[in-house]
Amino acid sequence: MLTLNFIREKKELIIERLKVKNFDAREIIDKIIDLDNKRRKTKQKSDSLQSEINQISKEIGKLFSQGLKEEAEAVKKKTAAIKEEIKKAGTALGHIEKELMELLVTVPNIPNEMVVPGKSEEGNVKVKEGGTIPELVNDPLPHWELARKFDIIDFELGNKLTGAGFPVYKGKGAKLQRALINYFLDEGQKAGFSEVLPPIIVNEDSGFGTGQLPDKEGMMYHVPVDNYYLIPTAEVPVTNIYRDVILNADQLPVKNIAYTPCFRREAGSWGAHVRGLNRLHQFDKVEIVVIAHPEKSYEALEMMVDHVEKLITSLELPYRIMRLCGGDISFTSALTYDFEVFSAAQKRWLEVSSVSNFESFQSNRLKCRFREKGEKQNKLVHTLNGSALALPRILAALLENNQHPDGIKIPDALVSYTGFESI
RNA sequence: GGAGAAAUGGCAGAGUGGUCGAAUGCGGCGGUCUUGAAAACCGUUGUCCCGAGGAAUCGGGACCGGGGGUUCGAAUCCCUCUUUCUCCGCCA
Repeated sequence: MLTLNFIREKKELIIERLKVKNFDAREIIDKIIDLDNKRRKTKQKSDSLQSEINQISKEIGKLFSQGLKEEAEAVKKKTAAIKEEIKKAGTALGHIEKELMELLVTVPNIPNEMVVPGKSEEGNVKVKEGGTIPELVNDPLPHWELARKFDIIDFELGNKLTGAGFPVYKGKGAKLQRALINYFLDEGQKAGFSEVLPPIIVNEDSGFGTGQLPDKEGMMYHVPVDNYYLIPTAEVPVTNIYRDVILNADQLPVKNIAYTPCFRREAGSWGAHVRGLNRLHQFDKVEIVVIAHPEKSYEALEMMVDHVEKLITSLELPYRIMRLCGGDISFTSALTYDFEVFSAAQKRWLEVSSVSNFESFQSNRLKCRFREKGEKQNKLVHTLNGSALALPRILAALLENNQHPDGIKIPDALVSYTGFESI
């Protein structure tokens, strides 16, 4: 959510920049500014009326303490009409604020200058490519067949227990999963991220804070009896740690890392391209979240991208880094880098990480601010997050790319975690 | 799940209808003293919104767990939700 002040001050700039995201903002911005003017006027009115009441109340208090009961009663009579007006102004203000909020949350974050226009993912810009695509044996198997062959992931069993998209990892598959989680967490800690293990079910406020609610309600599993939501990513609980928090400038940047399962309903997105591990309802992910000083957030973004790249490189996977174009970047993001690894049997690039700077778009909702020494005004922090990494597609690529006639080779970096060198 | 108690500023903790945004202590910040530090002493100390101003700042409003109500006036009374504590029950 953009701040009202920013919208008022940089109206034309916002309209111009949002064209990159294929969003026509002019009409809505005008409405917002108009409503905000109304809001201010109404607030002014209600405040001055309230001030009157406060004055009168003090007077009455004095009169009573002097024992002048009758005089006090007389003054009381003046209040009825004012109170009626306050009530009116109050409800009007409430309506205006609600409407204003409803409009505000529909305006996307403005993209960074590096974001190019584009219609879809076709327009994304490749900024880097690394690793080598392996030469595979004849008739390489896609990971879902490898999974069956070596009995390490059981999709059918998951269907029985829950439904499609909830695989059961077995034996070396389960161990490999655990190895990856531990490896990612350990590497994160070495890079200065401090670990949290948050709840994976959150309340409505948290859903709102990171922007899943009210719009993207359909992506999350809902627990109606308690009105809780299963998290679609650790970003939700971890970022919400800092909801309504004022940090000291010297605490920045805050660097957190968290492993959680993630739950996504992914309604209506089924077909051949989402077979096997490519898209799941429940999956594991290690997430990094950074709360940064506004002047240092792009530095932080770079640091995060480097970290993710190092992880993928250490797993010896062929990868490319894409800078998302205006058509593919998310509603909340100012700049996003996607990491894709090449899954050699499917012959496809699979997205395994998305690292974004939200600038103050999220922190404005979260009300996460920081205090600079010597400055009175608290300012909004910048928030960033990224996957480091999402497991299923990494697993898919590892299985497919490392298949050999005699089994699947585990990358060296993982062996001390798995305890075995091949499957 | 049942019974009872409680929720106040960064923390501790007063305040049960009228200058209470809130005593006091601790902490933080600034200063005096000191070669320096500590101690002592003095001062200062939240957040949000509206308005004025170039700014420092000033005026107004709101906030004592959340929401609602009573009243001219609520931290204080009432309703409701949430959370915490104690006792009982149950349980990984």
